[in-house]
Amino acid sequence: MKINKKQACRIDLKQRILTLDIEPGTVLDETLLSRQYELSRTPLREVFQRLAGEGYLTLEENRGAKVSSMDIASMRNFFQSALLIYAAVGRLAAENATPRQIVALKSAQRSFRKAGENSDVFGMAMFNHSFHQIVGEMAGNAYLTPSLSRLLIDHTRMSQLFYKPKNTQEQQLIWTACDQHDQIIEAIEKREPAMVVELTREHWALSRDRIEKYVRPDPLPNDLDVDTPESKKHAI
Amino acid sequence: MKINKKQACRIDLKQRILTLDIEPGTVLDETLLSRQYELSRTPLREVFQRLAGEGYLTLEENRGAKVSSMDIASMRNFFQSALLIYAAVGRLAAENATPRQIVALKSAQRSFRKAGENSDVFGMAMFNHSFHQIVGEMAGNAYLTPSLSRLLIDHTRMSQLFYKPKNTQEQQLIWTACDQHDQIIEAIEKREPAMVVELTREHWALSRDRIEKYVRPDPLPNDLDVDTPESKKHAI
DNA sequence: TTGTTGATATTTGTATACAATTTGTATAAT
DNA sequence: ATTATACAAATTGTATACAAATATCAACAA
Repeated sequence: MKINKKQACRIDLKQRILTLDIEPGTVLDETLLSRQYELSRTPLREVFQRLAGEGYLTLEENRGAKVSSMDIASMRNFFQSALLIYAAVGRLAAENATPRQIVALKSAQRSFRKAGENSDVFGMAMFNHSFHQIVGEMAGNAYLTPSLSRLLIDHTRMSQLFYKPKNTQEQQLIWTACDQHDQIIEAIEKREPAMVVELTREHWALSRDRIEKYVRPDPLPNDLDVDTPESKKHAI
Repeated sequence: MKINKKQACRIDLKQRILTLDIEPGTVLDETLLSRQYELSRTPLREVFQRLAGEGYLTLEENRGAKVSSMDIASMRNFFQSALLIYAAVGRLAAENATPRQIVALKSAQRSFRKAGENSDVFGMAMFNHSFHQIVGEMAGNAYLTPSLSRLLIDHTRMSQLFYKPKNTQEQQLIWTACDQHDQIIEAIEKREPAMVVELTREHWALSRDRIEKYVRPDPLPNDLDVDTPESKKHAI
């Protein structure tokens, strides 16, 4: 029962970053964390290096580890490249998935749906992450997974924001996403790469629209014409 | 002039891996290397973790660091995904390259051509690596560069094998590759993404053909019909 | 020969002390 | 009041000693 503290630390830090428990841009305190995880600084720093390699952190000489930030530039890059990678990975997953992996994918999907039913935002984000990570494993292409992993880190962090259903319409979109997962599983099982690509495209479009909707919501009612005095209308 | 030993170690190890000075699959000896680089094991291990994150090494619990291997499976994956990434990165490079980066790219290309003129195989491989790495920086997309980097690691290692020109025809192909670099630079400078994609496609085709030619060379002359005695012909 | 066991050597992992660097703060000079 | 400078505190980086795990190999049994 002596489970590796270092590995536990790595997994927990990942989760805390993905769930925004540790926010983007946060500088990590070696001393504090080494006490929290009951590790000395040496192995903790090795964990940092590794997480940096996976894109969770960025390291700067003599300046500690920082959780990778999510600024405008990275959002732009994210939208620019996500579909390319997701589609390619989806295609390969359909070609190469093993029965064992399909079992794992179904399991993740069951957990995802259950989290959706319980309006468990964290659970949804994390199991959605697992789902797409498993699809990545199915593709089994070591040249594509690094990009996929980085996309998923930020995709999952964004999910934290927009998986909170604000109304029944948004709840409906979550069910749609969930159904798309089921369809993707089915297409992978049937070994239909083209179908998986098409479903992945749709799945991405839905996710993308949700994020855009969050970033640029419906404007508040514009009653300027009523409230603004004439003087202001002609000002400047 | 007190240049960081750790950083020097990281750069040198990368180079030794890329030039096949340390062969794929080699297990690295912490004690030996820490003496060679005049570092204690602690920072050396951090270098390992980082290089593992970048795809140069793979780490196994309680079993040291191994240089990433190049087996049949990875070759297949390489050919499957290289063009996708190279083309996407090329397109973005044309859109986003800064003047400073173009200067750096031209410098790498000059060094590459010079190495070619001197039949300097290492130089060619390394400056070709630099060239494409700079194109990656031009793209400036943190979600694509991880995959590009991994592709370049193995592409460069393969180059070590096939950049040795065996005859004038093969030498000619090197000049073609060199000219393609020039054309790519020109297209990037002119901000013509579609042109860069097309040139990248041609550049990749050339490289791919060279590798295939190396893996599956022209068969030796088949003179079995002449040499084989009648007895053997009818054996079994 | 093949395989198992256990002692020993080697290698890998961790804690801690210390060195180097950066950050913060108080005081002096302009 | 603002900038410089010097010193103190905190943080990051490295070396080393020790602990844990794994590999090696000889002795012995099947």
